[in-house]
Amino acid sequence: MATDRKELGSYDAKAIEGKLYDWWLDRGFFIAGKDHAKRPFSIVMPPPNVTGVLHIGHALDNTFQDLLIRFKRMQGFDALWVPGMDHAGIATQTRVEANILKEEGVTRHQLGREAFVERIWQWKETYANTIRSQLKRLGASCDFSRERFTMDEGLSKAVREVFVRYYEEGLIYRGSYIINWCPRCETALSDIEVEHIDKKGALYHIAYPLSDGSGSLTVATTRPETLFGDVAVAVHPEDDRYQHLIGKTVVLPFIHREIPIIADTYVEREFGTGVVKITPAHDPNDYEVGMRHHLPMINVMDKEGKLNDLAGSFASKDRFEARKAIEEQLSEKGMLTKMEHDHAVGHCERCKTIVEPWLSTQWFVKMEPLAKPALEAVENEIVRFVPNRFSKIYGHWMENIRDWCISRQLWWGHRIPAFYCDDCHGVTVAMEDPTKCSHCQSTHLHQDEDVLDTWFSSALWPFSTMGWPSTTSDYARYFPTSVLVTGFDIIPFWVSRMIFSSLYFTNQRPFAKVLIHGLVRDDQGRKFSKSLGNGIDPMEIIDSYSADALRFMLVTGATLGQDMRFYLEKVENAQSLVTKIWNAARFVVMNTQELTDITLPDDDQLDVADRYILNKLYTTTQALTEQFEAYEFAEAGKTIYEFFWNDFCDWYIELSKVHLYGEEPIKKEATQRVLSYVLDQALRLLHPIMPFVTEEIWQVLPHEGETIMLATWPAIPQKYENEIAQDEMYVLIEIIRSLRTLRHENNLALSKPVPILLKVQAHKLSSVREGAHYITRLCNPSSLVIDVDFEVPAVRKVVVLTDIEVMISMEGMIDIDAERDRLTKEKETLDFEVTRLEQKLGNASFVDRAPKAIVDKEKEKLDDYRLRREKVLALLAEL
RNA sequence: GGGCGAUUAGCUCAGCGGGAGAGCGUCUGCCUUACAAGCAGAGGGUCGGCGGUUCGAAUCCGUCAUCGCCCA
Repeated sequence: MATDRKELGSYDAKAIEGKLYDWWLDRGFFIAGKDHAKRPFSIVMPPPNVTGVLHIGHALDNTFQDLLIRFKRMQGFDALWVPGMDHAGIATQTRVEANILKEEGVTRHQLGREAFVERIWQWKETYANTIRSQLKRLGASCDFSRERFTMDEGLSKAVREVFVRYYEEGLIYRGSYIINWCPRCETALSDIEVEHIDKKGALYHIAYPLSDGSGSLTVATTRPETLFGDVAVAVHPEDDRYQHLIGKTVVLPFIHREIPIIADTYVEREFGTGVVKITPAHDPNDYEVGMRHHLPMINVMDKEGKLNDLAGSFASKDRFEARKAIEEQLSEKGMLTKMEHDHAVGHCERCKTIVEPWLSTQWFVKMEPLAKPALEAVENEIVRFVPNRFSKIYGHWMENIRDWCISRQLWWGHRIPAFYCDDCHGVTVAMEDPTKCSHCQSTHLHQDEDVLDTWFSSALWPFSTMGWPSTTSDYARYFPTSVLVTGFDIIPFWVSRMIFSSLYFTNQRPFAKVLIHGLVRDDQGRKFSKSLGNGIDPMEIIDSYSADALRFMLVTGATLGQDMRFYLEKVENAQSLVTKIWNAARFVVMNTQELTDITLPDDDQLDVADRYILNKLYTTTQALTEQFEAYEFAEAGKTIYEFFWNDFCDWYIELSKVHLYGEEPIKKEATQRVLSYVLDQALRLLHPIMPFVTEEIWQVLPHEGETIMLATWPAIPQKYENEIAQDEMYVLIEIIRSLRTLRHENNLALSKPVPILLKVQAHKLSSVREGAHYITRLCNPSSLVIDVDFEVPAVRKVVVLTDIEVMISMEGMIDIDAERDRLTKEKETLDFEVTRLEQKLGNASFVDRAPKAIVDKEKEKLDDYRLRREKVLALLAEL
């Protein structure tokens, strides 16, 4: 994108960002693997759901990844960032189902499985395009030539391989167990897809008559509608109130089934009446009790959550209607009392319907053998979480893990590769669709109707995207991946499953590091949600400001792992930085027209300001590189912000004008070279965060190579590290600031020349004199005296610095009272500091036990404050 | 009930053993030839409370309080 343009107009982010991105894409800069001499660095993008569009959380996640990828690419790595999307089983099916019902008035059942799935593929194409274009708007430098979808042929093959191998090795089984059922989605869910929400509910006390007619036993339950499935009532074995009843039977209301009274330590004596009903088919805890006591399991609901024929007159009533009806009828008979009771109720994570614990036949992955190595991998730091505290969350989850229910009663997803024999009822699981039963050779087979949990395929993402189970060159080169970036909310769903899947199938970790970031919240700290309508479209932010500004805001918004609040003013602030950089670049470009290359002048041509800014560039590069390596992105953003705004713009550019507008051509050229060099290097430092504005400017500067994207990461020669120059410059800066303060306090506008006098101790004299031209440039003196001693004007304003008194002569215009007030205040500050340090240094244990360097520093400070106080006292005495 | 996080300037957040920081907001001056989306200057905090460790604590430990998240 060579451009002859030698001046920069106003910055039109919208036009420039689009143009640059298209050019990058066109030139294939994002495509990895062009130079195998380079070391690989790889990231797989957490695949967004193809259900919808990217939200601000995706923008955050992808900004971090792009930052890392661009940083590593500039550092000379062969950086691969694999993009892709997830088919998101339930979510997508639900949305498309709702959509066709709304648009065409047909249900999926009316349409039929094949046609319905075809519709979802169309939907997927539409949204995949949207997501792709959104990633581009964001500036994501991912390798689209390697884009993957969880239902691609290759990834489906990986899924099948995994299913078959787990099955053959006894880690996948099918059976009838209690699972979480969503009656609206009509599918099983895994434990973690259930969201527990505290609800105001009721505790019902129901009297169950004893079979022998000797009275009744009152059970406490939150779910009276399941009583038709009761197979026992339980009490605590040591509960004196009920011990005599153990072994007797009670009669269920309405259906008059006789059930035993059993003893189990699971019962909490203090809860309710201390008697609970046992409904193994509709409560996970009761299921455990049922197993322990070999009780029957009676399922009293259908897949829609309606009571079935076993519920007598309540059959075909919805579970909540049934509850109400039961409550009414039992109350009338005096068999029920109701009291308020808060409890956690499981909801479908997707549709928020209350889930039904339900007995059904499903497929499961046996977790224990898989969890153990996955736990050890993190304990032994084979996989490291950043921040580290998330390893605990992971560990806690892994230790308490239960078998993973992987079958879903959906149409959209990977169909379970299990085939049932109509003759011998055996199951055949194979890589290729079987033509005959592996048990009896019958050809009457039918495939399982269900599909696999979406996360079953996502769990393979880091290696399935690389071509596994084939041993492709990408797999060999880029797997295991370097870093995974994701939010803490999907550690159980995804991160942990990738870890155990990868360890089991590849014998390698899926990634070395897991960077965990927080959530983006609204300005009141609330989560974004559709129901609140507080969502923020990142594309609108990019339209109104720029992708650079959004990215900078997201990067600096919070420390890693911490939630952040979204404030427009933060984006505005970031946009100011974009504008600031643009304007600084305009200045540099405008004033360095003659340069055809960027090289630094010889050392002896460097003025103190040049040495100072080069030192700052050196230290900033060191700090920023370390911060990027340590994933301290927010700090890194601040580092580069301060360098650009404070050091480069506020000081160096202003100081550079001395020589740019001066009469010495050699000095002028030296300054031009430093300006260009520093800008060039600083743009590179900022590029991973703000790719667009940095590229646009870089193209206008003299440069080698096509793009800043592939420019080498700054490594400033160590000879430019120069603390002396920095200290000298700080002295000059202090002098200039003092003069500004004096002017401001005394209402002396900068446009009005004033006599300036600097009384400087001998050891600082030459360096202050060397900086005289800067003081002249920035402080508008009518005369400037710099010396160790001289006759001071009778009327003057003074600021006392270390070894320096900064004065403005005020002959004939001073306000004595105001000056006395100011100096008195100054004296009080110095008194306070002197006393504080005297006490500190008078403390023997401090002097003895603190490091010598610290003690010496404190002594120096004390001497300095004492000297300055003397000066101030002398000035006060003069008034 | 268990675990984790937060509590620092009016607001949003850094800092996490050696003199309290940034951005925004506030106040006061400036249209100074890169930038008024800017420049210069100023004010503003017993770092949630209480104990402890240390020569020294916003920073480490304990405890309490408030808010939030996760798990049961």
